[in-house]
Amino acid sequence: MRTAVVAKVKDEALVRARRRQIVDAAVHVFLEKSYHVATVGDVAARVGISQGAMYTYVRSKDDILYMICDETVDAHFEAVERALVGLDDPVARLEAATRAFVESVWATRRSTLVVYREAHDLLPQSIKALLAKSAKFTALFEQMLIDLGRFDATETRLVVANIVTYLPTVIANRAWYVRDRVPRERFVAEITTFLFRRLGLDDAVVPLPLRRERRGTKA
Amino acid sequence: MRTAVVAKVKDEALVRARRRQIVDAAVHVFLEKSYHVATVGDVAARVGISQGAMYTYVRSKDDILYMICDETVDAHFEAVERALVGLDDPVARLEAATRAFVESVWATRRSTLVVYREAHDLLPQSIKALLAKSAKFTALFEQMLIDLGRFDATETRLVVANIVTYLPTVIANRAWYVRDRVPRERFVAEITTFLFRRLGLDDAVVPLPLRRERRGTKA
Amino acid sequence: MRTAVVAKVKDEALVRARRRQIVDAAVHVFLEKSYHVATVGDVAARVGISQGAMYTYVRSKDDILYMICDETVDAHFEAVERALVGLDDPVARLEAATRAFVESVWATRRSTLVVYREAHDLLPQSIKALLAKSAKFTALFEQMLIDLGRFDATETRLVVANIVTYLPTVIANRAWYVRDRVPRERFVAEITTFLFRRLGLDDAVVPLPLRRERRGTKA
Amino acid sequence: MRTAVVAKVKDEALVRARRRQIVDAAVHVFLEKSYHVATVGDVAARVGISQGAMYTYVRSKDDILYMICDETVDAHFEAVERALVGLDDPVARLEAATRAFVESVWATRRSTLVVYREAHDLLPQSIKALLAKSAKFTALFEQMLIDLGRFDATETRLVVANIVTYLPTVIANRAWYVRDRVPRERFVAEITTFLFRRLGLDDAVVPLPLRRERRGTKA
DNA sequence: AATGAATGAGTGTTCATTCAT
DNA sequence: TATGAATGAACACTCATTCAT
Repeated sequence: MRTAVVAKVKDEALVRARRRQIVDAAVHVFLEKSYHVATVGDVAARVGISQGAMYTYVRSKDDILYMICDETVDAHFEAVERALVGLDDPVARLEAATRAFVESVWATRRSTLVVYREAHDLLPQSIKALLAKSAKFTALFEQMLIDLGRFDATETRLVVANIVTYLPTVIANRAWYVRDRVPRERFVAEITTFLFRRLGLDDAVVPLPLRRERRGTKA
Repeated sequence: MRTAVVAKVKDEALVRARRRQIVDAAVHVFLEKSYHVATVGDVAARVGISQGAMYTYVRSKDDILYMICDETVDAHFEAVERALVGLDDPVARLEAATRAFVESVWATRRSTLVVYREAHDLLPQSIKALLAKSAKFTALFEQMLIDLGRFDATETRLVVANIVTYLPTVIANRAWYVRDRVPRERFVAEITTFLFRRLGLDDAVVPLPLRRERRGTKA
Repeated sequence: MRTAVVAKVKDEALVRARRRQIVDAAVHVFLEKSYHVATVGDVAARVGISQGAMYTYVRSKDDILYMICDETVDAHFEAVERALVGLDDPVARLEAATRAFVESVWATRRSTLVVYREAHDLLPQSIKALLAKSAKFTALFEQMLIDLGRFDATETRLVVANIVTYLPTVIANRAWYVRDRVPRERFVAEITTFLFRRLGLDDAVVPLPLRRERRGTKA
Repeated sequence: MRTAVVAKVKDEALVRARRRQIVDAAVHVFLEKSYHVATVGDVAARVGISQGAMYTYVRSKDDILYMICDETVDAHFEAVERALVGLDDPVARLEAATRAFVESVWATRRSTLVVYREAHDLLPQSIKALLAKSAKFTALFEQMLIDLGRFDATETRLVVANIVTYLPTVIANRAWYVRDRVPRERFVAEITTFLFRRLGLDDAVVPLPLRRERRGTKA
């Protein structure tokens, strides 16, 4: 099993700070060049430390990518869990979770893009560790759909796959292509709406998006 | 500007045949490992020729990836053009084009996946050449949307981005994840429907998807 | 278990020739600098090929050292086996084997020295493979001593350890220090004599060494 | 010429104490891994100080190894000189010196082993300094052999080489292989005996070893 | 047209050594 | 004195590419 990323230095605060810098720098660099084209030196240079110093905070290049992935997946998980606190109604729970997820993906759209582009190239053991983590995330949504009582087993699995797998891909890619020319609220609303429409739940919860209104005026 | 991929040898038929083999082998290899992890030797081995012989048909590793991308984009373009022959009604044209595109992406789902995963790693000049080509494709859809007269400029751009960019991503990725467990017809129908629903055109053209029916039985 | 050293190229004769060159060059280089100080490039330079080409014939730097050790141990084993052909008398067998071993160590004194200096630094799996091989060699001598019927079990083990372990060390080191200022015959005779004297067999087989004679004239 | 190992700090007692620790730790570490495989950090860790603090007491990794060698050679020299005090008879002197040397090698068998395994890897100037020191040791024995009047010049050189060079190798290696399963007295007696037998002096001084007796019972 | 041996530039990683605190 | 974070030079190894045959 993959062990956690461990540092050689003691100063906990420094380690946290440096890792913050490393992850940020790496996201930037891995978006510019890709993971394999980028050099450990590229990342170090962007952090402003020597190549050798990198290895005080990570054990390998794989560790750098793993840290990005790990942190991103954690962010999504925590966002969703926070959103569920105090909610009981199945529909309300699914809506809150989905919206929180979409918001989280938007907030981390750059690192999420790296995850979806490069995670394939993690070492096998890192992939395993990551999948184990995202399995819990998947299970969370699965349970919500079961509680909803609208879908059979196969259907549930497909829907969850959609939410967990393509939704972030689409958001991250789209955010990438439209850059910041679309305001966050509209972006999030749009994605959520479509998802719920796909689930056949739009009649219940989701406010109409801008587009529908415009269509309405045309009809 | 990037020049076309040129071979060292004369025998046109042989060149075509070998390139067919190379592209097919490379798609397989680049899906298994990623572009940067796979070696030219891996591809050559799968073709059944020597590493040296590869360079009789391509000038570089970049050429191999470029050939995959080029061929895939061409296939989509030609499929759409073929579908438009003899159609005049804007809605009919858009529907035909979209359906043809979806079918083409499905048919080339493996190479399309490679394109969307790896095209980032092409050399700058190759990326430029590819973008120039897909710009024409994009323009084609843009014109169809303008002819439709339902969207303003910004909206048009977003919609086209949707169609051209994530639609193939979603299809290719999804096809990858569900492998071949979902029949082509259902898959294509589903995607097309969602796309049209997104465009606000579903009332006009697209038949209801299976899922909605199934949900009906549950209600 | 350690696999044999395998080459990437097909031409058997070339592989054999290159390996001959590599082993010879490496013995030279590893005697001049030590294994860890010497560079793969140093060895390659002495062979007259590029650093990259080395890896067509070996998989790792460890392979180079292993080849030296392997070949040297084989040489000793074969020399001893050849010497035993057709001999039945236990004393004659032990004498022939010992003399052959000493001659073999002398003949390979440079590579033997490398073995005794550097084998510690082989990878664990290489060490294991080597020990497995030399265990057979040890067993051969063990059997000869048992057949002799003069020593008990403990004694046998110690004597064999002496022969197999220190004898080559002493010869190789001594050959190194006296370089080539002592003729081979005298050298071999001297070592063999001492060994047999140690075994208490000198009265039976071994001719008096030069030194004893000279001492006689002095007394 | 190599300068002595100098420390950065003043407190003489502390320097001596630390160096004692460093040498002891280094002997342990260099026996476990070899000199080049072991890191300065390994040694520091065993001493219980930081890597940086090491450089308060030594100037380089080479210094550490040099200190081991230097100290070991000194120990042997002093042991032999002490043993010679008050002795005049040539045979008695040689016997006392040899026995003292063997005892000293036994007492320092671990560091002696390091010397014989790793001294090759000292920096050239360190090797030179060490050879200069051992030359005096060699000269001491040479003079004793000359005083003995039994060997000519060549013979003398060979015998001295034997005593000074392989004797410690054999002892240290053998002590290593048999670990501590053979009592010191027997070990020392045995080695000394063989050495004297080699010198043709056994009739004069050395008691028969245990082995010969045991063999006698078998005959 | 094909082979496959050879090249050499480039990468991840380690570690002896330094130096601000 | 001691610490430990930082450095940078060095090395094993890989692989796209070339070229003699």
